[in-house]
Amino acid sequence: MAAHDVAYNPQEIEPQVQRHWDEQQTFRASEDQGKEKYYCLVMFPYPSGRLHMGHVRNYTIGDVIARFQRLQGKNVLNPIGWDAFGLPAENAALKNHAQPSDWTYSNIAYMKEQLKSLGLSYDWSREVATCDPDYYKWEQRFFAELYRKGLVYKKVSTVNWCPTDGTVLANEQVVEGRCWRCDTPVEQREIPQWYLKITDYAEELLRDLDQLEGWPERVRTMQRNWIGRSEGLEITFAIEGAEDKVTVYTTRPDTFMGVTFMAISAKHPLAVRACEGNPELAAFCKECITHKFAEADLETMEKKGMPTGLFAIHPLNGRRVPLIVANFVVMDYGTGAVMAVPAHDQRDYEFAHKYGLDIVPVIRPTEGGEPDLSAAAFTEHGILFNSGDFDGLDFGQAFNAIADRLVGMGIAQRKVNYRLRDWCISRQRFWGAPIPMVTIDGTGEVVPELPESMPVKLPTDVTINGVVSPLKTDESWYRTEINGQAATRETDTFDTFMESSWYYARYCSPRDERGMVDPSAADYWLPVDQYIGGIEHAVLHLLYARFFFKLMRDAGMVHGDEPFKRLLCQGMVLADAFYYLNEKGGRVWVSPLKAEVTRDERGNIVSAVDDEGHELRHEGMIKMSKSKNNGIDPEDMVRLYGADTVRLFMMFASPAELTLEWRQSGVEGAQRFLRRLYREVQEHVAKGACAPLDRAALSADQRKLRHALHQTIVKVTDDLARRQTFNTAIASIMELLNEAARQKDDGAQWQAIRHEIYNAVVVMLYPIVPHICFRLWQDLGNTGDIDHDASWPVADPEALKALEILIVVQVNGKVRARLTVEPGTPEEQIKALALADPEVVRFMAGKALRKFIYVKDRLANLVVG
RNA sequence: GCCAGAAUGGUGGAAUUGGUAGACGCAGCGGACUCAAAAUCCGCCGGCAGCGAUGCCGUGAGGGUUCGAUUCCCUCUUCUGGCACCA
Repeated sequence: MAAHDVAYNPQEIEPQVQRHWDEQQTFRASEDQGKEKYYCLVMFPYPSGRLHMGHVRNYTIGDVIARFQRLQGKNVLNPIGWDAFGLPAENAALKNHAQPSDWTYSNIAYMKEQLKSLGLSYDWSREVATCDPDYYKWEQRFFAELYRKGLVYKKVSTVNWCPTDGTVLANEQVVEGRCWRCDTPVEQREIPQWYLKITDYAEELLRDLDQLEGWPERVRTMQRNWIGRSEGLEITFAIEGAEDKVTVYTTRPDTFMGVTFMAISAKHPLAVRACEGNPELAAFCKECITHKFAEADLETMEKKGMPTGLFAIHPLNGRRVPLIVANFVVMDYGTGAVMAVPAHDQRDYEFAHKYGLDIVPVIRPTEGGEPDLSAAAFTEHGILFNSGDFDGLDFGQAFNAIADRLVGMGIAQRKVNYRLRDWCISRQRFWGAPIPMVTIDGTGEVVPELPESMPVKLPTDVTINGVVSPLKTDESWYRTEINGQAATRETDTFDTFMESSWYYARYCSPRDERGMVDPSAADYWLPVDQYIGGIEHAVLHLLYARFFFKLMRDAGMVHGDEPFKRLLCQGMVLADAFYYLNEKGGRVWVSPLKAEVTRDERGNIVSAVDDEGHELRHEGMIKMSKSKNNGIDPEDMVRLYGADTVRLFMMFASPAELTLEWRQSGVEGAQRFLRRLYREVQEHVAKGACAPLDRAALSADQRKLRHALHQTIVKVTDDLARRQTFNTAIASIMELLNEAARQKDDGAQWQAIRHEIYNAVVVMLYPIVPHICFRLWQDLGNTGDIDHDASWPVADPEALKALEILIVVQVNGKVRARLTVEPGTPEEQIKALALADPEVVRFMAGKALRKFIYVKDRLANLVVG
């Protein structure tokens, strides 16, 4: 056979097969009540302009699962769309003097072609873009409905503020506490914003995590901790010489007798009043608000405080408790004040030491003795002392006794608290869905837009100045009327998490004109059977989407409690990063594709040079990013190797949930495997039609090879369906092909077994490398196409029976011998064989057998001594 | 700071329910084929000791449970993700 006939040429195969899929609309899904559905969903991309490897990894995993389920005979929905609103479009519009919408839609068009070149089995007829008014119209209507239900409210809250630009900054736009544009130190500022009452659903969001058995435990744990349910006491203290009160919440009422001070926010009304006539305190309070508004910053900054001169009165022991303004207490969370028990809380302990405040221990260890406060607070539960009537009580008793006493005095109430806060959906930006609320002029009444005036559309011709949203300065846009009354529109837009909280439901009926979802389509497809996306979404997006699903359920649009049955979180994609130092000592990052690497005998990188002769330093494998210039463009890789090779490498190089290290040599290895598979199948086909398999006539070696095939079928099926360990599925197929290739005999039954192997392997690899398998399946003489006419191989129970098995024999836990026996050999016989083994005899060295442990058909351990 | 993960040869990883540590790749080394190269094929490939058979050690560090621990428990180290306005 001529060489060119067996050469694998992905550049020829892939466009042909992709054209076939396009023309046949192979992956178009419809609601077929007679067929079991499978809804496979990947987190839709932000249309940044080009796909990156993270996208490719995400969508390849999704595609493998979708195609696998198709081969299982399921009616598969595999949709895609665009999470098209967001900050980058405004930045790009500013830079390029373009419209955010133009920039976004041209990115979508480009990325769509990139996705198609990867051979992803999407139903393109269901594509949605969240910036399309036909999409966000439903969200606006739904928001108005939630407002009428009382699930929406407006509240003043804190944002990052640049005083120079006079604008609100996203956390991302604050770099080291300063505005990224003008370097001015940021401040916190209070503005009125819209909230969704997610805390009304806190209990259900927490409880329903228990039913999400198909989710990674770590994600459920993170969500549980994020919701952070706690049971405690809300206590009100009187202020010495004043009518005011101060209220705190605590989960440790047992430590109540150890309260020695109270920390309050700089914005607490008592602090604000104390600032009058106290310029030093006023200056401190101002300092407290000049930093970024993010929890990580609040928690890691140096803790500072200053006394207000005010005292609260401890209601049980009469102690004068100083009120101290502290920079780590925020007015937005809880009551804006916390009671401090420095003996039993680490932060309070450090704060008390720093400012010379009293430390009164009131809890001692259960096992007796005094609490050790020499180096740290004693934070464990224990037994009360120094606590008057409550001495000797344990945590539970003390909690109840103190709670009962304070409740009885009318100054406290038991309260279940959540760490979870209501969802602020207001953004002071342009490129988002307008919040459909209006304020009626004169009366000041705030009402939702009428359904018929939705969508409230974004203008398409705007000038982005990078400071203030064009909506806020466009009078013709925000001046409106409602029911004949002049009114002013809300100029803030929705948080983009709003759009991504329900897109999976819209995919069920993406063009429906009657409603947000078509209930019959939603009932057929939902819940999503498999959701795939990055672990970085473990809390926010996945919690908001769960919340939204419950809101839609309560509006009668969908049924069930949870939107995503099974969840897979894939890891990041890393690549080598290289740099050289320029004259000024700055790092110049060089693409790993341009680095000529020299390795030592062991394969370690010893030096690297780029194409301009710079000596490069190797930073290691780090996350692909623009700033480190180590991104690998998927488009380049597909052009060079073909989509199948890229897909195979990604699925093989590491398990889906771990990080993936991009290696050119690994990609070449993947290509090598596909070339070999292609060649082997062509060589097999070239030998002509083969005899039917005669199971009864097989030799022992032939039975062993068939056994290997059928074991591989079982393993690959389990790896893809249950374990989702695609790398081990591929490895076991490689093993099988290695074993088949070792057998050079060309007899009729060998040929028949080979035929069985290639047919099974091509189908099993199809989800991962669909183009080459599409072609090979036809080349193997099958009629029709693999997408419709193939079915997943089923293991032959006869072939699965092993002829012989290996028993490992240990002496005192160390492997000393191996026995080859028939499966099911009785324990007594194994014991006799083991004791007779010369190696075993040697290591027993005359010592007595104390115990014989036998794991059926696997292992025997002789405990001697 | 808080929450959640991860750590195994030169290297990516495998070992599924506590039962042979290193499957399958990559890199490297040796060989075959070739005028040569590419491609392909064959062999070797954790450390230490030994001519060898083989023995001992070895899964980030330290402890524990067990006949047996990469796997379970405790303490610690380093790295990664998230922390509510990046998406």
